[in-house]
Amino acid sequence: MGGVRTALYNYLFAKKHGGDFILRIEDTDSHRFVPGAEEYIIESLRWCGIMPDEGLDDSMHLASEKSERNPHAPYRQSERKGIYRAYAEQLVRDGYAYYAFDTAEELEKARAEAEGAGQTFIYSALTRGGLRNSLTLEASEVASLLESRTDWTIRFKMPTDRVVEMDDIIRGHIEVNSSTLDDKVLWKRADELPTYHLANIVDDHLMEISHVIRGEEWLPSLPLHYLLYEAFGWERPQFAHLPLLLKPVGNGKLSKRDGDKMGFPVFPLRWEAPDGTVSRGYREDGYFPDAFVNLLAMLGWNPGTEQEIFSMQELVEAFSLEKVGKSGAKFNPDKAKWFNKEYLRMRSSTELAREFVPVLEAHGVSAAFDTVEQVVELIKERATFVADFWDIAWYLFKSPEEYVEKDAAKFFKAENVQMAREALESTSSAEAMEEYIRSKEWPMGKVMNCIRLALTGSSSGLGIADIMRFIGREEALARFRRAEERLL
RNA sequence: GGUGGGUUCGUAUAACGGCUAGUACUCAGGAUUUUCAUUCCUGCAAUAGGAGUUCGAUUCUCCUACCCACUACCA
Repeated sequence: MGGVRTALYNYLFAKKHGGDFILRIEDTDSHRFVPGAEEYIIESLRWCGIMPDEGLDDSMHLASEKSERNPHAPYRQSERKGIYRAYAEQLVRDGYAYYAFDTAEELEKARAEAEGAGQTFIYSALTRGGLRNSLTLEASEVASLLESRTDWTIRFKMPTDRVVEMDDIIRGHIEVNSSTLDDKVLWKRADELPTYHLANIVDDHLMEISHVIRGEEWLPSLPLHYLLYEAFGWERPQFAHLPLLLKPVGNGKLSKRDGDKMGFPVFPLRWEAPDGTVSRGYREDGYFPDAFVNLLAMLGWNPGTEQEIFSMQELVEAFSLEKVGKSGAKFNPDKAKWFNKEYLRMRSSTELAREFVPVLEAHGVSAAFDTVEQVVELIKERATFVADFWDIAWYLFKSPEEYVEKDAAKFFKAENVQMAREALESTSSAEAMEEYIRSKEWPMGKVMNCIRLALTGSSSGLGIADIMRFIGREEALARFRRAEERLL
């Protein structure tokens, strides 16, 4: 959800200002490759109607070849592997970065020691003088290590005591002293891949990115990114850091577990992880994509008016980063359902009927399409999801096999049954029956509910007139007789 | 621990430094209805605490508290 919302805000901002929304896959961590994840992202965006202007080819795969539509291809960073090393080494040449030869074990040890002394180890101006890197070793040794080993990295040489002044569209002016920052790894010889920081800056520059709109978790990296743009001498884009999506109860970021625990999806589409665990999706749970997009849009942003229901086009027109909030937004599952309910009502009965037909078939019911349409017309105000339709209206298609005991005891009493039978048998339509009951001055509620119980098996549901119109007088009488046989 | 960010009803949020702090969801009550649902009405409920600036602070400044993120050869 968080990822989709970030994509959505990027998309809305781009469309609002006549820009392009570009899809780029940042897969620079070879250890974290997840099969199917890329396809999942693309399918999710498509379902939501967040179509990238750039990044996909005609078969909806990430574009690898440059074309008129995809001038910055490839869009998968693992495919751009070759371009990053030169940029990293340029920084080394210019004195903004250096080679580091410390092994994972050595760093691990340094961290453990610092922790033992009650401190935190960071690779920085304070510590790099005592570590194995191109700043401390002889040039000749550096040259031979670069040649002989394949586990070195290029680190950013974080300046000391520089106040980095930053401006964020959402958060305003922020200042950080560079002395509190560490020498981040920019490029790894082991897999010849950059880390996020380098790849992001290089690609954003190469792809002519004007605005970086991303999650708040990136805010602490912003000074590094500023310094990188500066080191390259590149014009930097504008930044906007979005508030986090928080779990509905308690504190912290929204996680997969929250959804399972509280019964709502946290993924746009059903997702089966490589380890076999399955997470439900909004699509499979019956949410409409436009409802999902709408509810996501309202999580952290507001239009400044009281309008809550927005089409994608309306969102594009109304969106502005200035109206994005600063504080984390707790996700509210009830409100999510409310959105879907509103969207269900806006759908035409024809459209909903088309979705209802397969549900009916799954229950062994086949009905004429215009009949289904009429049913939908009758029940759409009562439902949140199309999947609710069957529970609401099943008795229009089959007679009840059992009766809710409590309701039967209350309404299917002998004295009511007498009146109900007479009303049913002496009239030919629901309207006439109602008139009949009125003229006899019988208690309407008791008689009607007695009939309803026979027709539906419980004391709640659609109006008797509507039910009878659908099942017909004969079926109504048959159901009533069956109820009498079974209950009296 | 360090750095940064954040804080208005339970939740999402509104309010050029100036109203009785508004709206939606949830919840409760009522009206309508043959039941249920819908619809409509009503209600519950908030500026974290403390200083300061000001004629006036939800809004600006500072302090405190609490929450979150980051602190990896992950993004």
